Amino acid sequence: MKGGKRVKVVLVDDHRIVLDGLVSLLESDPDFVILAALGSGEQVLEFLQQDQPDILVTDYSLPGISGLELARKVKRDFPKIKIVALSMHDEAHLVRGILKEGVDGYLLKNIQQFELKNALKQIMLGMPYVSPEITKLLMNDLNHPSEENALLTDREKDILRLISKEFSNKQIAEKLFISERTVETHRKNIFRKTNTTSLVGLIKFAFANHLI
Amino acid sequence: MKGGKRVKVVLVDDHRIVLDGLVSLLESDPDFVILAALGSGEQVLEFLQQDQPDILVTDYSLPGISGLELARKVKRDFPKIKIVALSMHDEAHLVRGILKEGVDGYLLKNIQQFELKNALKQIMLGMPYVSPEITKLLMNDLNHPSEENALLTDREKDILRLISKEFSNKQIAEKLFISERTVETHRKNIFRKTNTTSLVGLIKFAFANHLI
DNA sequence: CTAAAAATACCCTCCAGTTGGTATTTTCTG
DNA sequence: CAGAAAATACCAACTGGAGGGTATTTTTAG
Repeated sequence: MKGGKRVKVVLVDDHRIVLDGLVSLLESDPDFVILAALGSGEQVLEFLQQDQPDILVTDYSLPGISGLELARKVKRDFPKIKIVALSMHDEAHLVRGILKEGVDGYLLKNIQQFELKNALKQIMLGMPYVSPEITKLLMNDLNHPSEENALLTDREKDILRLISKEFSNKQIAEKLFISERTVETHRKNIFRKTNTTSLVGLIKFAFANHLI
Repeated sequence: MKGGKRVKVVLVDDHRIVLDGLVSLLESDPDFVILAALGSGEQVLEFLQQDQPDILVTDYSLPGISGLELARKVKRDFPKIKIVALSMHDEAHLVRGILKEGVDGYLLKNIQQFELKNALKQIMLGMPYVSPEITKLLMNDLNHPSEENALLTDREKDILRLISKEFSNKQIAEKLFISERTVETHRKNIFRKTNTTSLVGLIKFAFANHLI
């Protein structure tokens, strides 16, 4: 490691086993020093008041404050801290959302030991790192850009959430005090934007994007 | 540990980090000896040809042969090996399926170090162990038994998987060389058994139960 | 202040899927 | 082998939502 300085790391994951795995992966390497291994975003925010790492490695799906929100808050208050998202998911839409948050790295949980270390070192040099699988996904995106990247509006997300809760158009209309026609229009737009043609596909999209 | 004999363990998980976590959790304890830490069910079956552990700790969702199938095969060929399922999921239907397979333990991945050790030790004494959260779930079950416990038949699962892949009844019928009527019947039965009334609910069920 | 974006609304056609039956054949399992 | 369970099959009536439009009002952002 250049400069001989050890990289200070804070790890976050609500699954104890994953956390231990990360610790054991990194603690053997003299280039890294683990400042803390925590179980929630709240704990991280608290910890950051007293000490700051060079890199924060965070799980994407945390209980309470999500990895996404955590990234946002940390980036705002401590812009120097590099953030690496760890996730089980390799869904394109999801990845886009996270990358938009300005994280410096995106790793899948099936990562190999050497890959994790390389990723962290690369990120310390100021270069972002994403798992190869993810890179591939993003490259596919390039082929058909257009509307897929257009995320849903807030209202559309509301509608999608209600659809996911098994409400009919009529029920949704009543709940939101709007006409059934409007719900139909939103529904159409959602289908178009998510590039899905069936309800099944739509629900899968909602799942992948943590909208439900 | 009674008899002073160390418990031989084989660990399986496709996520490297989780695997490392498990290893680090157990290797510090002199009561356990890790024979192998593997990444797939196939590797386990191969390994068992040469050596057998006392306990096999396996992830539920493995690529290729699933944790469920693995448990079945191992139980059949090496009935003495205790099997512990590790899972992220605390969905009732899923748990039931696994427990029916005759596993000796069911642990959630947010397990604490001491809980894992205690669980394994208890299982070695011949007593099954399930995470408290799961116990609670199963107790809820007792209150309303009935049809919810009736899991889907293999054929019904096939149908559900195809529905989840966005095939229409007609397409499913063609694919399975059966009449559209039959598909409709299966579909009806699936709805009844899963206690869902909408397609959305059904897809959510399929997700929760890892059928898709 | 003024475009653009988002939210609202309406209409009509058509079909896939739902509901609620009944019934036969095949496959397990004791 | 017998009975149960699973898989197969058919039908008629009904309906929610998809598909394809057009159009107005309200926000939002430059």
